[in-house]
Amino acid sequence: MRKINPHDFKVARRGTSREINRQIALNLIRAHQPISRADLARLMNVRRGVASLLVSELLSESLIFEGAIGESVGRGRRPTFLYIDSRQRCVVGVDIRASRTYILVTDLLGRQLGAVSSFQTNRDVDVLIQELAHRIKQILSDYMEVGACEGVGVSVPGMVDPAKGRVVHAPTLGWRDVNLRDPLAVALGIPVQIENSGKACALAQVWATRSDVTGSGNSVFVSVSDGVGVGVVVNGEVLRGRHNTAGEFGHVPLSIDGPKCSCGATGCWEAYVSNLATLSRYFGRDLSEPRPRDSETATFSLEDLIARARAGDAKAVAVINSTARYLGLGLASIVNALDPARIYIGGEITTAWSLIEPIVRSALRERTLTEFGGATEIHVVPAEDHPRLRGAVALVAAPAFAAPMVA
Amino acid sequence: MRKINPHDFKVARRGTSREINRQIALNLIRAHQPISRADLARLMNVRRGVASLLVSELLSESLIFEGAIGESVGRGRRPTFLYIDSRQRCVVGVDIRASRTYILVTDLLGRQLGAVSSFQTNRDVDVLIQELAHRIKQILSDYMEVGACEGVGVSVPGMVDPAKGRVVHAPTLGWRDVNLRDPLAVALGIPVQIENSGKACALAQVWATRSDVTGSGNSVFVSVSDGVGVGVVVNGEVLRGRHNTAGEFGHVPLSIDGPKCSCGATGCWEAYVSNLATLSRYFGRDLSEPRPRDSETATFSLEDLIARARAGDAKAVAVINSTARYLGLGLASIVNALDPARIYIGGEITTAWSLIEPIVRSALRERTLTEFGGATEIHVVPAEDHPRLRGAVALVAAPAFAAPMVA
DNA sequence: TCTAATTAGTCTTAATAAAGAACAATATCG
DNA sequence: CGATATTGTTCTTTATTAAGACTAATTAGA
Repeated sequence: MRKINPHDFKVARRGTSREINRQIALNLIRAHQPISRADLARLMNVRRGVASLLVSELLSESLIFEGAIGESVGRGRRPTFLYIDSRQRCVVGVDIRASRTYILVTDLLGRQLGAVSSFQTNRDVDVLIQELAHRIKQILSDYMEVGACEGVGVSVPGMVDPAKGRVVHAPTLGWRDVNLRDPLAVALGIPVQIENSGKACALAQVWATRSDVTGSGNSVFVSVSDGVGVGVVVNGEVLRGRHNTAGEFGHVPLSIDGPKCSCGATGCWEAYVSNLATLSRYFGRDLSEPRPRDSETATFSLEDLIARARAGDAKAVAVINSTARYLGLGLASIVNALDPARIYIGGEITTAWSLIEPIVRSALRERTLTEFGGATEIHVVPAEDHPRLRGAVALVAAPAFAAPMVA
Repeated sequence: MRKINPHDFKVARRGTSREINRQIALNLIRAHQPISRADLARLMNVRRGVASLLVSELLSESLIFEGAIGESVGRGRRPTFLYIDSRQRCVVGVDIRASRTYILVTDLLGRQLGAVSSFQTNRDVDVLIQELAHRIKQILSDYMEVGACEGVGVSVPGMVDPAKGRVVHAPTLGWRDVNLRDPLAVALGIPVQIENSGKACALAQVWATRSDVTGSGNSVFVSVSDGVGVGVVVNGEVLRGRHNTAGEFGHVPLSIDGPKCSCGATGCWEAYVSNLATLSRYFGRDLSEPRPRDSETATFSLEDLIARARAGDAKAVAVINSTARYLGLGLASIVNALDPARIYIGGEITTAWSLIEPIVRSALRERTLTEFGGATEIHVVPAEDHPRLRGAVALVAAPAFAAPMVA
């Protein structure tokens, strides 16, 4: 039961019905391709005539194309299959992280077109934009004309205002109120969209083409790395909040008297489960201390710690187990607050999922109110899926498929 | 950018545009009544002819009626004013609480028709249903024929499945998987809707007619009493979650090593700020101890404590101040998680708002990530507004005004 | 008092949508 | 080969918005 906002509504015009059904048809083709007009009509529960009309409109806009004539199963005329048209079109996803920046080229459905490339992130925005523009142009020229690129999506670890195209605050990069979108768009001559990395990850799951991920109208993506980023999806839409800061579960406390967090507060979930927090526990360091420069601990990563745990290092096992417990306790807060249908979780710690899963699950059960809540589906998203990059791609590729705004 | 769910969508039919515009017109009349057809057309940005057609449809369904001829401001024909038709129609709201049960009769816009009545809650469901049915019938007969009642909405302190009409678990009432809706509907011969009290409070704000409350597409209602109930509103819709348990911020921890909570866990926000928690701190009792039966502490309420604080009792002041601080710290979790445009807060503690506001606000600032978040609007909803009762009423009165489901 | 201007509401016509039916082309099966 | 089933197109019917003409009511001002 949604209320119509009497100060901001959209009346239905002559073309509104058509627009709605057009988008439904497009989404069904996306989800079921290859598909015939007749099957489309059956799925939509409309007459074939209507489906034909919608299809011809989509064809004329080159959003879809007619492929080979299919084999007829029973008797009767053989169907002509329809496909989303991604020929000579591509999308670039960029994932800016504190240490490195990653680039991926995909088609309009987010299917990978080449290998992921990366380079060291230069924290000077202007330099980074120039380097990005240069590398993207080069990569695009390998695949097709640069003009065939529909746009570039960028995932940024920090607070982003996508409407204005600005990075409001990105602590790990030292950026504050930086215009990232427009200079990059000018340098490339292609539209650019930017988004917070947690929300980008959530987007990636919403718009994933694999059928087993779709249908999750309410879900949450938890990304554990240097910090903890969370993207919340409600009714198939990423929750943005009044000031673009929704989803900061990383700074919801486990214990307000807990360890100091990079945000200035104490006891944030992030201060217990981030990679830095886990490593600090292993080295018996305080999280607030500057990271020592000595050779061993400076380069020692969470993967190294997990390797030691697998090799039998008792202290490593204990540290990882406690991270797992804190992880579950924090997930419980998410379940209590939002009761999502599914939680996606990504980050280095998930490479140890087989070790930590029972601990995470039992901690989750410990603090959730109901049996159902404790049993909330948890899906691990491996790093190889590149959720941030795929979310960045969705920023550009998805709007063509989005539901029209109505009422 | 919302994704169309390819497994659950609604295609636009012939009547869909009309349905959308009809609901918009109805909502505008609700928001701006009295209003003329011509003004309606101007607000909707359609020709007067279209508005007239929509209006005549609404008239024929008796959803609205033509009232007096208005005064014309300049020259020209005088307008006929349109109003939501609530003549000979009413709605009953019921608020079941652990100690007492409250009843309120309103019109379709939630305008109070009589005084709030109440009686002691009998925890035996069957007995309570019979008593409720009896009292509602009696109250209705005072105003008009019982048949003119559109329905009864019930707010329940606990986990509710509105679709099935069942109370899944209500600890303070000792109910578990109780069918409340159907027996009451049978006993009354009127449709009944039930909802969790936190979500009901949020509903009340969403559907409030006062123009200064509307327009808050994203908001949160925090109700502090025996427990802490939270209702979350996203895009003008109450967030329900996969298992109807979304919004349980009361059991998000401040400190996992904190005081024992009634839910079995430790350190929940509720265990710091509920009325019981505050009183327990005052009496130096443990929250988990059974409440003593001795005359003084058994009947001593939060209002009494606030009165003592206002009278200068230093201990009372200290206890209330610490509750205020914990309140702000917990609100910070809500702001970090959801970044709502506005927070509504209700409960006995708000009678001391002038005392505690600065403390709540500074605690909120302390743990929010941004200046904006720390400045999130907080609106106190006084007990006299009866948010639970008004939310219960909205369960019945609002569906006629809800946005149609589309795409 | 009469006239012109202005507003409200109705009615007619055109454009565009879905709903439905009919039909041609094509394939399978007996 | 003929009956039957399926795909895709086309045409008619019905419903709805859009644009504008028209009528009625009302007021300001000559």
